[in-house]
Amino acid sequence: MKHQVTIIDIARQLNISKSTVSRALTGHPRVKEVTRRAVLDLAGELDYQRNMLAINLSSSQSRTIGIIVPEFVTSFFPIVIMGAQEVASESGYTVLICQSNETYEAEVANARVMLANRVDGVLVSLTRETKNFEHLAMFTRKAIPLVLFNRVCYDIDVPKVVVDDYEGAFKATEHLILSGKQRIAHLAGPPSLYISRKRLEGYKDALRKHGFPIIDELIISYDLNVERAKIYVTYLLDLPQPPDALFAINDPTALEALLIIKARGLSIPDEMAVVGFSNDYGSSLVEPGLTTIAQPTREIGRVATQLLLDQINTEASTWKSVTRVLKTELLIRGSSVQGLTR
Amino acid sequence: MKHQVTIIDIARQLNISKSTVSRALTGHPRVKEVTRRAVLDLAGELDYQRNMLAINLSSSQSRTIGIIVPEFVTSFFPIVIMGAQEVASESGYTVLICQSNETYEAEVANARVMLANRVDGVLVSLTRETKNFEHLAMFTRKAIPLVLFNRVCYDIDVPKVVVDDYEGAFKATEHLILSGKQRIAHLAGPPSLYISRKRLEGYKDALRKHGFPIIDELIISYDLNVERAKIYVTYLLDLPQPPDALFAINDPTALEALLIIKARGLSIPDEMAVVGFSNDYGSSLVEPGLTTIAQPTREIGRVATQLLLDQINTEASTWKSVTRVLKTELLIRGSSVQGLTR
DNA sequence: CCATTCTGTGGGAACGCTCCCACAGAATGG
DNA sequence: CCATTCTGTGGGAGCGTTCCCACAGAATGG
Repeated sequence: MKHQVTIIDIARQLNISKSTVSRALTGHPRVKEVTRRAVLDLAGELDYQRNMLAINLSSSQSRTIGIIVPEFVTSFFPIVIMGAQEVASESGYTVLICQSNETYEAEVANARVMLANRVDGVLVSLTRETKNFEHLAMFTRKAIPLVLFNRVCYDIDVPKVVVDDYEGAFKATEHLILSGKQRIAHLAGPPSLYISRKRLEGYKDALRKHGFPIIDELIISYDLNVERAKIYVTYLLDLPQPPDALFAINDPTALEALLIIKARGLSIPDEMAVVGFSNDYGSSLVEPGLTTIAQPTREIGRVATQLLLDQINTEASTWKSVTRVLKTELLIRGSSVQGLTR
Repeated sequence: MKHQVTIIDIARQLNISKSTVSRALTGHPRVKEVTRRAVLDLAGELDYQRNMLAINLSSSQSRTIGIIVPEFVTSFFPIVIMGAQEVASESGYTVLICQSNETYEAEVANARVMLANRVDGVLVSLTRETKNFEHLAMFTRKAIPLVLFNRVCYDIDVPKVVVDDYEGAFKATEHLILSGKQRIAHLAGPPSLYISRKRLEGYKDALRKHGFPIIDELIISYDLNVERAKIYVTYLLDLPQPPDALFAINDPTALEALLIIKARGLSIPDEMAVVGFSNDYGSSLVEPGLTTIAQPTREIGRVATQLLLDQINTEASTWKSVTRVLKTELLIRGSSVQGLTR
């Protein structure tokens, strides 16, 4: 291991104390200009890089925020992370990203990593399995700010950033109704997820508002494993009285459904319309384009991070658990309305 | 700020020294079993989390590897990162991810972040702008292992992980030739990128092998900004003698081209065939499906990380800069062959 | 002109851990 | 039975910073 240049090396070469070097480097006002220049020059010359490990230990904060997301495959979370990173780095924070792979165990393990690395705050989107929140409560107990986004829960009292899932689902369903659809199925997420329940509610209320019955066999809750989606879509299509429209919990599911329906030779949207949720990359690529509820993905990351930084910079006792609800937008494409393409 | 539990707290409560607590916690053999149990029990009870900040400083290593990627929008890099994370966490390493947003300045800034955080090694995929490698040479100079992947350069002597870009491009082009295409255009990347040059070479050599002329006006090099792709594709289609096939540097570009061609009402693949590179998410969604050169994306991340860990665990003097070349596979879909769908 | 404030600097504790050195007492062996 | 090794533990330096306290000498002011 090669010796890394430290402030002591600089101090020695300049025949001054490490305190002075530290002050010069951190921009402390009480350093003579000529001294500061000498330090800065030598630091540049020696390729000095401040050791964050030491700084962090000394200051008992890491200037790092942690992000735990369930997956990385769909474009949603990477884009959220981009937004988060933008805001974080503007404030001089780095970002530690962990994936929980949709398993509770990994989420708990990731939480430990965050704790061990003494992150200054954490952003979490839950796995589909998470039903116990002890590992998250621990953050609060240790006075580490936590913000939930997208996959939130109301079992712990922290700020949350979500979109209006209820309203989005309502709009999606109503759009199908207004397009003349009569039997609208819903491929829902697991009930453990708050967003699943909200979207399901929006779906049901839209039906009710327009006097449609809620038909249980047309509502399927599944675990978001896209492989499974195939089975359920096939099941729906094989029903004695199949649906004429499908509202899916998210775009990957809707996309999968769309492909199956096409493969069956059914015409979209006439025989079967499809609406998704998220406006993932890919939704504009399929033919026909997928009608979907667009969410401000990057913005979710930005807002959540801002909320987190706000907490980091204030006394724990003043934290209040606001829920920021962002707007969604119905994006109509060919999968629900004849004659539209992209 | 709430006081975090330290080994000293545990030591005090148990009336033993912090050395013993440290040993018990790290699994040192020379601790009486009953003492170890007492420590472990109390640690659990107090919610003790070891402070990596302190451990890292003390051991002068962070057990963290850094990854710098140019972007996060296409599915390629997130998947590479997934692979990297798998291997890293198996070995107890965490991963610090930075995005350079395709700008040289951000890449340099990210390199500094890595240095400041004393990462044990770095994985880098260059931006399209990077022409100076001083910031990377610094890693080598400080004996921090570096592995390049995907977007590599040969100006610095470090291990690299790539796919056989030349061969992939050759296969793609030859496939178009064998499909009966006569005027095959190539939408290439910036010449600053090694992969651009290799893929261009493969394209040219395939033409030469089959006795086709290399027509300069059919070869366009662009900056990978997908917005621009539109302009170039339009230009190609408006040529007095337009091409009857297009081989694009990557899938996002090919996808964009495909949509434009469709919008023009040209039949794919008959009037215009398209082949991409990467097999991104989305390539199987478009209609017709995009013929492409699939790369083992996740594997790239895994292999690169393994190479990095190998270096981390050996003396700097023994490092050798192997280049691991992974295999690509031609995935034929409807954009190049009539009658295929997915 | 001497008390007071300011400026620039040095010294050293602290952050929480690891790891080397010491050492007491038990176990071992010729 | 005493020298030697082993076992379990404590003490303390060191990792590279920051930051508080101290202090010398210069500047200020009544």
